[in-house]
Amino acid sequence: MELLWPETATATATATDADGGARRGARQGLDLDRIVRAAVELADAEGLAGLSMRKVADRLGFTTMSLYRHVPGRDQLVDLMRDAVLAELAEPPGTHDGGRDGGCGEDRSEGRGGERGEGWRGRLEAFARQGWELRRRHPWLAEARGVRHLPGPNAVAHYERMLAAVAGTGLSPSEVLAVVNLVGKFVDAEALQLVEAAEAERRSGVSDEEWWGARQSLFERFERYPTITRLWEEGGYDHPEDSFAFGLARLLDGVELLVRRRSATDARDETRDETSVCRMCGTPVERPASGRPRAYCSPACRQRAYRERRAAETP
Amino acid sequence: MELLWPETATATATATDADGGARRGARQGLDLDRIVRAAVELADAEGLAGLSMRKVADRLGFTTMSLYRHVPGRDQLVDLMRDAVLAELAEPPGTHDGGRDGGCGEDRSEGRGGERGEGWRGRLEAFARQGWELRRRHPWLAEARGVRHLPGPNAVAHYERMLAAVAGTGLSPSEVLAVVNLVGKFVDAEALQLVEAAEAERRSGVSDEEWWGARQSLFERFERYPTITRLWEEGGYDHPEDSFAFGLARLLDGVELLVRRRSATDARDETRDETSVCRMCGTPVERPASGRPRAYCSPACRQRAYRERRAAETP
DNA sequence: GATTGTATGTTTATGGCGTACACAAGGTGT
DNA sequence: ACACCTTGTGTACGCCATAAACATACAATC
Repeated sequence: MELLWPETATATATATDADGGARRGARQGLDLDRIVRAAVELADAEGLAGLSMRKVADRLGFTTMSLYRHVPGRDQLVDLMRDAVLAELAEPPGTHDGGRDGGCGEDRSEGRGGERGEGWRGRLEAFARQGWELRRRHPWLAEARGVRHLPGPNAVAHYERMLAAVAGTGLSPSEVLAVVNLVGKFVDAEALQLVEAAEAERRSGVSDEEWWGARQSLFERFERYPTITRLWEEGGYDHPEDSFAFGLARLLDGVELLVRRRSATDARDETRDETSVCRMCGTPVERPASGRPRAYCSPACRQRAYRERRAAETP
Repeated sequence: MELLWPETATATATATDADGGARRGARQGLDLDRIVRAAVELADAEGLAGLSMRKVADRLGFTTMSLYRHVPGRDQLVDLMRDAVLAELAEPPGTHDGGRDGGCGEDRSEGRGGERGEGWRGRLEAFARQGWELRRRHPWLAEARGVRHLPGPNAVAHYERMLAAVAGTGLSPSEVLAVVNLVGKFVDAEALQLVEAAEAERRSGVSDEEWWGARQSLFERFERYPTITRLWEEGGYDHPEDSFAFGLARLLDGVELLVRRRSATDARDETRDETSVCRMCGTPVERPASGRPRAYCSPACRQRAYRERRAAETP
């Protein structure tokens, strides 16, 4: 706890406190940072199951118990590892000014639709892909997930950024939270599937194709199942969809539909986002070369939006 | 492997073979079924992490090693447990005739949209909820998931049923697989979150509220994050959405949009499903008391569908 | 300079886990 | 009656996390 949040409160006292209070007398070989780094390397290579205090200590050339002078236990070490790694996606490209005021003040321009940049969907998708990339670098992150793990500063910062991305959609607070949690859980689930395959492969030394190939006899029993058989024969397993991209697209489509339904219900001012999909039905609509961007994909949808608006006004 | 698929091929030889080939000479106290049942009970109570060969053996009044006469190892035991438990959702209510021809022959009436019963969405949702209920009864199922675990007969049967539910939507084979995998993964992820909370609570003896309450000081640092703070103050955390219901709705919405887009593109005959949502935009539409059910929620959407159809015909 | 305190690293020990191996016992085939 | 084969047992090994006592080295203090 105190390790994750090392008392950044009083910014003035840090310089004196850190020097005067900490350095007493020590051989100074080990270090929390070194331990965490070594543990991350080890987990990257062998997965979270392959992470043991012994191995971390060995890798550093110390005894097992020496680690316990710097870290309370394995669980807390994993907590620290997670937050250390989560720092990689802190303020990655830009759109933020100084990092001081993370959310960029939605609560000021929040006329229930204040949007900017590429729209909430683009941002949320970017965050999801970012998280996905991170989990490809550090697969054990997916295994280390779970409630009750207290979030570190970097985790909270990322959470804040994701929330800010969908906070301007007009969804209710609880819905905003649900959306962010949903996307986060999806990324984790997808990563978990990947890491489990990799883990199994590493542990058994057999590639996925070989393993399933060796169980060919199992597939022969599937002839009793007509749908599986048909999908197999039609090549559904030969050219599978990209699981992550497919799932994320469906997920965001579903969220977008909710957003659109909400705004169709309680919307008044139509100065909403500038996404390039029809506000009514979600099909993509190309921007005209010049002039005001089209809001609907067709007059039909414009008409339908008008009807719904009028219906909402006079209940 | 042979334990999961006990050679059901030659149905005639089972009676003689089972008696003549197997029973040789034994004290006959233990039994694979008893072991699996005891293990399931134990895992239900203590989670998969609390499942050990010793405890299973103790519960049965045998020594640890006696189990290894019937089961190769812990992992295979878990495989057996999963399939044993998955039997609970085998052919639950009906809609199947004899189980012989599982999918009910979509491939015959599959004029690329042959639908029946309550529609694919209702069926898929029912399966998801069924899986969710199962995981509430046996939380360790979520922990035991993972690739490379070879599926048992019950798992395959359930998989077949889910595939059959979405096979008639006109999606491509790979898309059908992706949809089913996506929904399955969602259920698992949701269950995993639940079981992790329960596990943490059981292990530490502290309820979730207490635990987070004890870390109130952590929340005080969140004031630097404007969006989190605002959502907190607006009560988003006080009345959270039902995570499973919310996520499932978004997911199915997203899938439904894909289905609708596909059928809007390559459809010719409009004898499609009888779901009660607008074919164009997905908003619910109530059935009229008498007469032909309405296909669109408004003339606007009907018009839009017509335009798209015509556009697709003359490229 | 000697003393004391403390941060740090080591040693040893405990209890749990999965499971390999050798052995004991009892029923079944010949 | 004999051998065999199935089943259950006892012991042992190596791994894991970590508690407790011990050893060391430096800083501050007397």
